[in-house]
Amino acid sequence: MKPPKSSKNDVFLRYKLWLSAVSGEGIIGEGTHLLLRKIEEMGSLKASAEFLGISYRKAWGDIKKSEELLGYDLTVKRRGGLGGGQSDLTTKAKNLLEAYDALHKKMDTTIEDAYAEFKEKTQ
Amino acid sequence: MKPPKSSKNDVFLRYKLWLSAVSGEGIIGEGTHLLLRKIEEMGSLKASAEFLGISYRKAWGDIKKSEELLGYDLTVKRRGGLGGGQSDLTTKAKNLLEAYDALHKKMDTTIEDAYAEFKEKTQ
DNA sequence: AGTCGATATGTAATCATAATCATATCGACT
DNA sequence: AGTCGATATGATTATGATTACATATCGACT
Repeated sequence: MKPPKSSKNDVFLRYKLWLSAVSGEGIIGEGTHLLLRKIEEMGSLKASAEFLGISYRKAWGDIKKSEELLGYDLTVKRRGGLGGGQSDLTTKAKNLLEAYDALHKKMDTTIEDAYAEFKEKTQ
Repeated sequence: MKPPKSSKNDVFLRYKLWLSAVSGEGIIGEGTHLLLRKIEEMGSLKASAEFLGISYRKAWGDIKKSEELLGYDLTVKRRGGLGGGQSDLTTKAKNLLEAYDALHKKMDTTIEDAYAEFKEKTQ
């Protein structure tokens, strides 16, 4: 075996949480969550995608897929006019994000609480 | 928007949990976890990879990477001899899997407990 | 009526990941 | 000594995801 790239103490726990359809398809994960939050803040899909460093094409496709799988809209989109157009969140989207955040917080707490025990068990 | 592929009630929560290095590289996730458990059960990396439907090449590479990042061995490998060779888990690997399972269980409980509330919030 | 910039969406190119292929090594057992 | 089957590992190919490119649409404001 080659020499270790890092000490075992550099190990930590990470997780991803997402909303899924029965089909197994992911509906909303961390990426779309951040994207929606930025849309809420900036009022623009394009600006949000740029901020997050992903292509507009992907950002747009992600949201479209989410909306199709959920069966309701997450964003209100307007094109043309002032500034070329805008995107904003629907109330349902805001509720969803809030619920997602709350759950995330609980999961974070669970992991934090268990981390010391985990490290001890694995030395 | 096209008609929904599924009702909103078909939505549920999923998560992934993994051990990570500070670099962000994943050390052990669900895949390697299952692989190691199968090795423990079957005594063979090849058989485990086949059982899980992944290539031996990938399975071998995954374990090698895990071991390099952790800085210690997860498996004891023997080649040649009876049956061509065998792989077994080290004690450290067993401890790690046990800790991983315990944490998983806690996360499962957290999600289950929060699920009803989540659905209610999102209707 | 024309401009501007974001939304909308198809298609082609690129990149990362995994599978496939190919080959070597090892050692208990015949 | 030769066989067999798993471990070991490089090289190539295939697959899927993401980006890049290209182009159309829309509408408030000049």
